[in-house]
Amino acid sequence: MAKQLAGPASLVLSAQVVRRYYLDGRSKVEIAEEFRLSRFKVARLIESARASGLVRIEIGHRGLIDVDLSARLQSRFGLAHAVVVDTRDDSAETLRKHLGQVAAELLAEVTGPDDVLGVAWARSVGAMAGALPRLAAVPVVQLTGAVSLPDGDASSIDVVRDVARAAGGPAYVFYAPFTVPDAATARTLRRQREVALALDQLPRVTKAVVGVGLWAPGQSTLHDAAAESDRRSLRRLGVCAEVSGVFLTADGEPVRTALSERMIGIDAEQMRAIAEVVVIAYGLPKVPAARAALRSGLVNGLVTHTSFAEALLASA
Amino acid sequence: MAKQLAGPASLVLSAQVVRRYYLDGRSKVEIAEEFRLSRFKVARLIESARASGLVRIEIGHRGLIDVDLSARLQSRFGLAHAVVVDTRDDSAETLRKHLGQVAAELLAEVTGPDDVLGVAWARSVGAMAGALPRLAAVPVVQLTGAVSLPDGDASSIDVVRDVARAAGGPAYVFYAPFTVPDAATARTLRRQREVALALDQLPRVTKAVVGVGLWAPGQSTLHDAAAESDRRSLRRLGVCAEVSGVFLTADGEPVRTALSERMIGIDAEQMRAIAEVVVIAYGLPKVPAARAALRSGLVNGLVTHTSFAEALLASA
DNA sequence: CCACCTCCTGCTCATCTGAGCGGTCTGCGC
DNA sequence: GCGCAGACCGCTCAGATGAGCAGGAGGTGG
Repeated sequence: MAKQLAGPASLVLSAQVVRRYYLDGRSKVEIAEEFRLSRFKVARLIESARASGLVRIEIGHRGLIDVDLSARLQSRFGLAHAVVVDTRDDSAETLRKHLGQVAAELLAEVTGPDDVLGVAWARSVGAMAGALPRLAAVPVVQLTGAVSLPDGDASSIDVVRDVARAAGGPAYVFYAPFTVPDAATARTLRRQREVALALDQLPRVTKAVVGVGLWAPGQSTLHDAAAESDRRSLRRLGVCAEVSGVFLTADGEPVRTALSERMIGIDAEQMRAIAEVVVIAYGLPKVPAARAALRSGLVNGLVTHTSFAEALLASA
Repeated sequence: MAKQLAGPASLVLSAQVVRRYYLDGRSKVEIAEEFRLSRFKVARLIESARASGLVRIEIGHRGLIDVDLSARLQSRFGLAHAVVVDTRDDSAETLRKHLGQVAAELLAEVTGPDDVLGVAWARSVGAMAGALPRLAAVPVVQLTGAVSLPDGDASSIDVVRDVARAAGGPAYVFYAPFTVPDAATARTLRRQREVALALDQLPRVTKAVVGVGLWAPGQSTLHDAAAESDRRSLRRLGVCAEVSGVFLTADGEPVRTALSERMIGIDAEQMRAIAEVVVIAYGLPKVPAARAALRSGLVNGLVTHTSFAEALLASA
């Protein structure tokens, strides 16, 4: 502050001191000796240089990841992991590919030999599966049934298989739809050998990767696949978000619905029991859904893109 | 280094730690507690973040002065003062005006009540004189005679008067040309009352502001005003620069010339005795002259512009 | 399976650093 | 001339920090 008005000579002296301190890594005592100042004077010069903006410290991003935004997001929401991909908002497909790539790196990094991975059905998770490098040899568990996609994308099973192949551990996979027409069918299916084997593994799962959908047209494959009556009834219940088949209000409260009875997959309690759940989120409309997911406490990891992260921070 | 390859999670952790440390000003111990790390781990994280370029520290310039370049110049040449004006290279006139402004600020800052100022004849010094704010009440001494300018600019005497007016102390000024046709006339002039009074003050001068010229056409008013025979003979003697009438080789060695005998003004020994001599330099062709001046040890202050400073640093 | 190597971790101790305190200098009003 | 307020300066001391070292985990080749 004062430095600003103190004339060119002291300005330059400040710059010199600050350069020695920050750029050359000298101690304040050394600098004091070099410039014949007391170390206190040096300290005050550096202090006022920082206060006046003479020194600017930036946390940079080299490459795909906006580390500073990631860090702020992680702090702000108390997450175990947050990774923001610094990509221009191009097509959903490119976005998904980039997020998948980064999520794959993240998963590879945090997966240890004692983990059990859970994998949900989601296109974003599929994008991740394709990009996975070799993992530790861990079991991989399918968390939900599959929703048949209009564009015939990789099915849930293939996602889990891809992840299991990268890991080299046992794969608990099953061939079943995510939703069925009635609760009785769902109960029957759940007792089916492959399904039961996978669902029995859920309590052992330590890390999971899931997608998130907004309960609105075009923002959730589950929503789009649901009957109009279900769509309406859930909307009336205040459902805002859907995380791997778990329905949440805008505040992040899990909602038990009639539809839940007719679904094959993980429920809120089981998800809460998983130590680390990473959600891959993209597309600005889904911001409220992601916020709900983060508030719910069910997920504590997030992989997303720049504008999404900024919107999340701004809205909180 | 390692952080670059260590995956998104540790990258983000680094960013978070670094943010807390540099931006939030927390101690490493606090950060260690917050993230459940040892303080050593925190230290290493910060260290590697700096090494890998995750944190960038820049010394900024707010306003006219490029403080970092100034600091580097000052260090590099061991100067008492160096101020680089961050201005695009526009006309010599604009440049002169900006440098004069900054030099005025510098002089105002470094002038104390016990100083005696010396003022040389130069257009750049004239530009400074016009911009001077109020100074301490100190004596002001004219260092050299005047060269009549083709464009009839402010004369040397007016420069000294302007400075003296800003100071409010006594002005030791004289009306005499810088060069005369023969040595005898010079000797006579030097004994003249006003001239002698001013020259007698020279040993008392503690701070001086001078210009610098390159001994080449159009790069020194003294050169341009000299007879062709003088121009040639000085060139043959290896004269590269002219600082307030003191001639220097490219290495900064003072050169005693026949022309010196016919000049009214300060000589090399007297200039060396002045504690702080600030030279105002601009115009890229003059870079070798400025380098000679700085090497000579006669001057230990510099006010110049960005490209000039960069050229000086590059050439050294 | 073991020996070896390298990387990573956290310790000690000497040094550095920050917060707060009192002394001094300076400008200003009376 | 005198007294005061505010800025500036350098001290002390407790706590923070860095350099170097030893122990241990994990990977590799014999």
